[in-house]
Amino acid sequence: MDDIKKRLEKIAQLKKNISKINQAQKEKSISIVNQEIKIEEVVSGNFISTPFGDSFLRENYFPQDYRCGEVELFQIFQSSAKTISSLARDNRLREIDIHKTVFLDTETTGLAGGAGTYIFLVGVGYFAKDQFCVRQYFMRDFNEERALLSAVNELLSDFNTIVTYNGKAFDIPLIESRFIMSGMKLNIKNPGHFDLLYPARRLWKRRLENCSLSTVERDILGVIRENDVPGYLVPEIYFRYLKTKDARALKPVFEHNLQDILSLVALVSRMCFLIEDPLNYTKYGMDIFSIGRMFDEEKRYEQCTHYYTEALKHNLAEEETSEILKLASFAYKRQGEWEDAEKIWKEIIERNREFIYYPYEELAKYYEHHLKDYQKAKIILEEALNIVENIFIREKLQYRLNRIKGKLLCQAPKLS
DNA sequence: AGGATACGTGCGTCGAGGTA
DNA sequence: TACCTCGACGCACGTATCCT
Repeated sequence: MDDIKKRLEKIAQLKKNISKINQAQKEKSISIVNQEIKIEEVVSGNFISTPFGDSFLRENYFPQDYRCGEVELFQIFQSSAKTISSLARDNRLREIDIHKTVFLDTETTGLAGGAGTYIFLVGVGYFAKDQFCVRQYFMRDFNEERALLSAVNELLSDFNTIVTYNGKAFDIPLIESRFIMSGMKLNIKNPGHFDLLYPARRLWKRRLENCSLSTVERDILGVIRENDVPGYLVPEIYFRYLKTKDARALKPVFEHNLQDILSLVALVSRMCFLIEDPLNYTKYGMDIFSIGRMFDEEKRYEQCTHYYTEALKHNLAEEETSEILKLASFAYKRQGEWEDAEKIWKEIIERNREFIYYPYEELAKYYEHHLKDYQKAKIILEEALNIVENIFIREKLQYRLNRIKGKLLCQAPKLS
């Protein structure tokens, strides 16, 4: 019995020891996971003092010949304010001064907007003498938000124009709401705002798979990012940092934000060059067409038809050619270049196997109202009626044809 | 996932010019 | 004089698309 008792005591003792070892190992592994690694150990920067406490700031400087993909940052100074304001569709930007312009991008805790989304990193780029400077303000925890906003606010007060990518819908409303939530006032009042997303769409949506900054950056600027963090992971990385206090995973977020800002600068230059000298800055027919469309919308029809014609010299898909021919014909019509318009409407009819109504209608209008050649109008309408089956279109054609026939009757020499 | 924005489309209105 | 036709413009609405 004693033997059994002794053995049981020994087993209990062994179990206690195993449990102690397990506990020690557990604590050791937790201490490894939760080892605090501060942001200043991972990202070189300093703490700046604000009325609301300290804020972490990283600064980077880029020399005059620094390239972002294929574009030198300082080429932006060759961009004309007129082109920028035209791209932005904002006349206020006719006065843009690049030295008074900030390039801004934020990293946040999500997309949701409203009170629940915080900005934890604000990147701001600007030209300072012969260098381009990027400042990145970082919030180590939610209680540093006012310090971050205060530091950003102080910098922004030196500028009057902001450049962003989708900032009209995302960054700026979020910044404004964070200032309101913090009971603070933004120093920069009613700035000029050049949001590059919209001109990028106008220029490249026909050619690129999408117009996200990363796609435009890769396909237009030739920027290749290594070890980039996809945007959707950014909130998760920040929340993990808050939990573990290990800042290592934040380094790529700083790099991502920095690259976004450099790309904004390069993109402004690239867009301006493209608009000012399209044939030298793109080999793509659809880019040239898009530029033609921009002139079309500005009612600058001479340039518009010039670029439509240039675009048509490229090897394009059938539906792309059709779209360009259609817009070119209407641009000629608005210029009063009727013969060019007529030529295109005829070409469209010849090219398309399926019936398209508008070139027949336009030709009929041209012959009836402009040339007053009712016979020609009659022929084109009858030609259309011979092909088309759609009842609604037939009714419209027939109505027009009846009127023409009436006019022909009036013209006919009266028999006495 | 939430919100802002631009764009395309359809419809109504208006003025100019032409016609019965 | 009344009506028709066209083109330009503005408005409303639905849709697609970016940001993290």
